Amino acid sequence: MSQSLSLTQTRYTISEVAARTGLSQHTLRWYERIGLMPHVDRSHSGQRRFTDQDLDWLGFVGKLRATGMSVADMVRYAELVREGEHTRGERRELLERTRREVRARITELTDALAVLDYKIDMYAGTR
Amino acid sequence: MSQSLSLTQTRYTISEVAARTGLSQHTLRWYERIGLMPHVDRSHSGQRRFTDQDLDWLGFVGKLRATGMSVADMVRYAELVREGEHTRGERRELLERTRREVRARITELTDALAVLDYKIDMYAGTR
DNA sequence: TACTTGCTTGGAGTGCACTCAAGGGTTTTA
DNA sequence: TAAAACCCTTGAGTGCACTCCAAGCAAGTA
Repeated sequence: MSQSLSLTQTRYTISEVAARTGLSQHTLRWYERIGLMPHVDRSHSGQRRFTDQDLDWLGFVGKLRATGMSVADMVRYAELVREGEHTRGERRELLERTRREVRARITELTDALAVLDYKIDMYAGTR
Repeated sequence: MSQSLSLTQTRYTISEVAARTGLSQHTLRWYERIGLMPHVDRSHSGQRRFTDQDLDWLGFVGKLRATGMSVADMVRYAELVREGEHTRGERRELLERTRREVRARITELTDALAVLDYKIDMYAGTR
């Protein structure tokens, strides 16, 4: 129902994906190895061929990385996605927990920023 | 001129400082070893005796840690403090660079938070 | 005195997130 | 066709920030 039957799906090599995502080829292979990618397609000779969906997934993973989420938790999330619809609740919980942590981190950073501002003012003050 | 000549200066053992700061004794010794502490005083038998100034310094170091500053940069800052007044400019630069990084990090986190919100809404939406 | 608790040191070990090396096959370009 | 560029795998290495260990000294308590 949601599977595209497009005949001309664009497929990217690992170097193209590395260039687009900013991740290294090493990291992309490693992501696959640890189960952070939803099975990547291969060419007849065994080379990786990434799809636009893979790129979307990597974009989302990049956001999760940016939140400071651990790789272990991202792998957990990827597993839940693979397991299907019945894991939606647990996925949401994982994301909600991450959201709480991000909010706490922003608060912490904002607080530290105030100290930094204060200290920098002191240096600017005398001389 | 600013040296206190108080006769009853409170001195804390490493376990007291660990309890107060939340840092482990291991970490406190390690901080000293790598040059992140301004020489800590010792008892006649060689045990560390921390002062209130040490506690203040550790509090500030904690704030720097909270900014995500690397230990190497914190050590650099500590060195500059030890070197005296003529390093004020460089210290301010270090703090200003850190401030820029903190601001960028907050922006990044805020951005990732929006994605998280969006995704969580999706999970809440269906079912 | 014997025991327990707390402290000392130098160096080794840990967990995380990559990052690289070696050795070999494949695809593209001149 | 030959060279250059690209890709594969497994397994080892790296950098950071701790964290722990072993062996021993010192102070306080039963």
